[in-house]
Amino acid sequence: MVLEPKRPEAELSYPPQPALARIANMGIFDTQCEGHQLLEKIANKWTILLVYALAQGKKRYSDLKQQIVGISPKMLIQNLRNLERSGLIKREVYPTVPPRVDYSLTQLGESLTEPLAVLGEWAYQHISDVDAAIEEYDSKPNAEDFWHPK
Amino acid sequence: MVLEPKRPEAELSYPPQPALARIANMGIFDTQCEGHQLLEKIANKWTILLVYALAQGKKRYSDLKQQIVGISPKMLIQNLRNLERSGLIKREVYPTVPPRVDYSLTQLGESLTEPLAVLGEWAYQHISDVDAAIEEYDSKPNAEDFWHPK
DNA sequence: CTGAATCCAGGCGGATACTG
DNA sequence: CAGTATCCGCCTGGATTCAG
Repeated sequence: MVLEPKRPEAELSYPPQPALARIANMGIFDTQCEGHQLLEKIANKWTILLVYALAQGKKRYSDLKQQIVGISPKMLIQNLRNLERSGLIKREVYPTVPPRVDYSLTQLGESLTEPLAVLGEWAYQHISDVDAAIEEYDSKPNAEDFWHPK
Repeated sequence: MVLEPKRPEAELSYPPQPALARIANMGIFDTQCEGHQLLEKIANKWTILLVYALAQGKKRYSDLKQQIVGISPKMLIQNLRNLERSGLIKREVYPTVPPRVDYSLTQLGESLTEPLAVLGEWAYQHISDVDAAIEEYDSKPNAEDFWHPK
């Protein structure tokens, strides 16, 4: 028996709710929900980096491999394929020798750059905050609040 | 020898560049860069769901476990700890019996809700697009472009 | 109720060598 | 150049059981 992925019912209420309320309504907390699964696809390290890289324009396989430091050919091609399959990037092959393959964002892929840019900016701007928090957390030997797991 | 994580040099140019350009400058493509590592932390399935859930307000451990369908206690506590350590959420223990623990977003955590909401909304709005792309990709037996790996 | 501890399978992901 | 194929360690993450 195959379980069909659940589709959220697009019941938009008026006046429009804030984003977080809408998200809560879309069943995102359920693994079977398509929204959840899509989010899982794009909230992935390599995916994000690839979209960032391709947002700068059409690039060749070797360009991507060079720009994304430390990615293995396996992960690179695997994620490129997934993104192509999902319609986020386009793959163009030129019948030359040696072969040449260009990757670029589709319109759908372009539409994802902005949300991901916002996320990346948040990270960029809060590096020191998180650093400080971690340092403090690690410094205190777990005391002070009544109980904390050993 | 321990490699110190790289800090991006905050060389902001004027006029301000679009977000994607700034991100490219922050060394995000380098695994050793702190920005990269932070992004990796927050671009995680469970992290995102936890922030969504806690954006609705303070919640108990059991509430979270119930809301986030299918999460195991191990993953739940593991991610809660990570987020607490990073300063994104606060953990409050009440010395009652049975014990009661509340989790809530810190101010830092609150600041992350908006970027994540944007991302979730993108997913919500493009489910059908991605679905269609996948269906088309799978339907065509790899023909038509001059060459495609077997 | 809020976790901790343990076991274990599956898959992520790196390294390497090879091909058209 | 643009991948493919294989091997394999390791870590994620689920299931289960136990404890304060």
